[in-house]
Amino acid sequence: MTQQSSTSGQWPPGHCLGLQQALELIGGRWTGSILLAVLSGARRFSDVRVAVPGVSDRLLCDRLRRLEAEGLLERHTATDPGLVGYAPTEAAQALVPALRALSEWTTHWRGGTGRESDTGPDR
Amino acid sequence: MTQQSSTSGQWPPGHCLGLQQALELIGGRWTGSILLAVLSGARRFSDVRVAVPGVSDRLLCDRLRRLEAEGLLERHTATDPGLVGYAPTEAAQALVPALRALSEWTTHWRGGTGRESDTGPDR
DNA sequence: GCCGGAAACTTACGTATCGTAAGTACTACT
DNA sequence: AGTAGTACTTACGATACGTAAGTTTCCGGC
Repeated sequence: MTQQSSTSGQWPPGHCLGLQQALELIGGRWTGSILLAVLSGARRFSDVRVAVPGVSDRLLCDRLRRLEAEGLLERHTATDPGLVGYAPTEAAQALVPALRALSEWTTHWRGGTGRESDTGPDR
Repeated sequence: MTQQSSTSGQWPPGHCLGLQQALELIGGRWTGSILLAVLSGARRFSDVRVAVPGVSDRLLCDRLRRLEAEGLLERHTATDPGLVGYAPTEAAQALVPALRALSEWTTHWRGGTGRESDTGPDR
């Protein structure tokens, strides 16, 4: 009754779409963590693989390609093949505050400390 | 070479896990938008369905259940069956700044205006 | 000058998740 | 009694993901 749904919107509907688009970019499994790894200094394929425990070669390759295609990463092929470097673009660096806000939310409202020794070594 | 990764890595590895956990919660398709819809005032199943264009009944039901199970939403069954209400918990409200940061990033670095009348019904 | 190992992928295949469409239980209105 | 609306549930094909193995190019050892 009283149908108070119209009282709702502090946010214009456009922002809902913005969130959706952002989550379709970094919301894929591992994508956010991979991006964060590169933003934190990982420059090579193998560096990222170590920085993001649990990710497989297949997905890592897939995600790096997608992030590059979306303009969040740049791929540099050195003169020496077999050594490829990744670097975050300006757009990726602008995401840092949002990513930090997300991880801090987890620290406060979920695991507590945000440690990895959560429940078990599975998954 | 010279592994200059320490230059910008202020983040402890624990934060990477925090981001990963947050994204596994709200990173599923539609999940973030659904949560935002409830945070913006949508209280009923049908309200959320309207607020999140493109989502289907099946996924919406699934996501609402998961968000409830994770302690981000509360489900109230009214005396009148057929009328169910959802409300965000404290933890969900604490996510608002992070969600806003994400949508504002999209506005600045992607679509530009963040409008929905972008190109068409593709995707 | 051939072999093994490392880096950065790529391919193959089975499982899990998602999208689309239809169906169900309950109530209100006519 | 019949129709419409709300809140789901079920079924099934399509897409995404996990796991493991293979490929290519280089480098160092023998």
